Amino acid sequence: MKEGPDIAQIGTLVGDPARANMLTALMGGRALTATELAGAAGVTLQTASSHLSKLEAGRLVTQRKQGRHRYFALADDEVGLMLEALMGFAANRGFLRARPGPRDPALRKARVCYDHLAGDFGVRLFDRLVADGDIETAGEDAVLTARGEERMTALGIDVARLKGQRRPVCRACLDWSERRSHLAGSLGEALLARFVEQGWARRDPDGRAIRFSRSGEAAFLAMFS
Amino acid sequence: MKEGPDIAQIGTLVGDPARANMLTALMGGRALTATELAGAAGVTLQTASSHLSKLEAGRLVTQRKQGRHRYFALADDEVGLMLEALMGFAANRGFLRARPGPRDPALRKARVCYDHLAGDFGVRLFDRLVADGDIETAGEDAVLTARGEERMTALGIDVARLKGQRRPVCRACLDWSERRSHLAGSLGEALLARFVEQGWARRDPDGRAIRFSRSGEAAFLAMFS
DNA sequence: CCAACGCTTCGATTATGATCGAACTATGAA
DNA sequence: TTCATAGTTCGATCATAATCGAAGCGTTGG
Repeated sequence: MKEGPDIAQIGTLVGDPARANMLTALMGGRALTATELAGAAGVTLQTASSHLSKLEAGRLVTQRKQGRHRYFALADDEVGLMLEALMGFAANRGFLRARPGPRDPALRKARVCYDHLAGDFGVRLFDRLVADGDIETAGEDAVLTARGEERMTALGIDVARLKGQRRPVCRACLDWSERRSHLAGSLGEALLARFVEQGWARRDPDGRAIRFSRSGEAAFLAMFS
Repeated sequence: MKEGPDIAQIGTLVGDPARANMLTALMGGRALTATELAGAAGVTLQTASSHLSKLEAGRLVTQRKQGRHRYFALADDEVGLMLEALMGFAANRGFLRARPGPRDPALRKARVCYDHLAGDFGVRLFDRLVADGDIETAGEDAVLTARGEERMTALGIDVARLKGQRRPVCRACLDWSERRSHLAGSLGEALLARFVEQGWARRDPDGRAIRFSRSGEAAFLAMFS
């Protein structure tokens, strides 16, 4: 009867506090068990299970069985981008969950956005790559140039492998704290993994923050700032 | 207790079908009265009034009194961008309100996104301006180059006036039907207004579609395609 | 001033869905 | 086998909020 896509269904899915908490927790990029998600949402296991089946029916999350655990994760990076966009809008309007806590500055500095680097550092990285002509942007799509391919290879990233995957290599993702783009896509994921692998940074065991070591931060800034 | 922005509140606001319908109707760019919005949402006036006050409290819409009417409109283009992003996600996932009707192709070809041109034509326009170096994009932000400023002036647009406004001149907006960017911001608005003014196109009186005249379409395509 | 109109507010009803206890299934360990 | 853990399903309860009738308020037009 009405024209256009149905945004109400997604709104409903995201609109419940328990589900929103779960989705936010899953933005940490790790696959979590139902029990962990119940804890994150502050509800019992039964309730969480009910929410998870709704999220799964709406194809916002997927589950993967492993032994007697079921690990849940965001269905794909589209979901991550959408959530980050919503967070950006919310943050911008002052819809904050509570007053910004002590962890907040760390989050704004560097955090994981589903599977790639976000926050101040994420934006710096993106800006630098664009400025150096390593990637070219056209709206939300972005492509890795020949020059960028060289640079990534020099950093120890297997570009050919990334290209073989179904998901796009480069993607611009709107950063909610910086209100500018940072790098998503399989390259975004690979870069973050590389930083961790090199010992530049490690992921906060619970939460989305990324902690750079002293030397790692210096190396990162020297290279991308 | 939890970190980050609260996406649940926005989800709740968008998640009610009646409110979603109203917001979609307001994406048409026109300010609508409470009665019109009630009709669009398929609810009574009282119910609509209740929804509108919630939307207003959430700063998604603003009202403006005029005589004994109250005109409602989206609060600003941030809201429009957010809604378009949600629609893109929804459309992409097959969350359609019904099976695409006969109006759908017209919408995909050219429609209004709050106040600027979207759909195939909107994306063509954007791509062309980028390709010609009239605007430069960096993520969601975009700037009008000196070259672009000349071109816009030649088209009869008062660029100085646009720059004087508070809202950004150029902005990339993710198009839900094309899944690429089109041009938002005050320039996007001004361009659409200019097309209408020149008689190239006119806005569907009810609905979001934009109908190009035969000659208008030819002129548009010659210039931007 | 009165009547019509546009809209909001109030109040009552109703429907939806979030929640959790309890029972059930499945996997793994002893 | 038995027990423990992880999770789902069922059912009942409960709270929220969507809905609309009726009344109230402000504006316009006669």
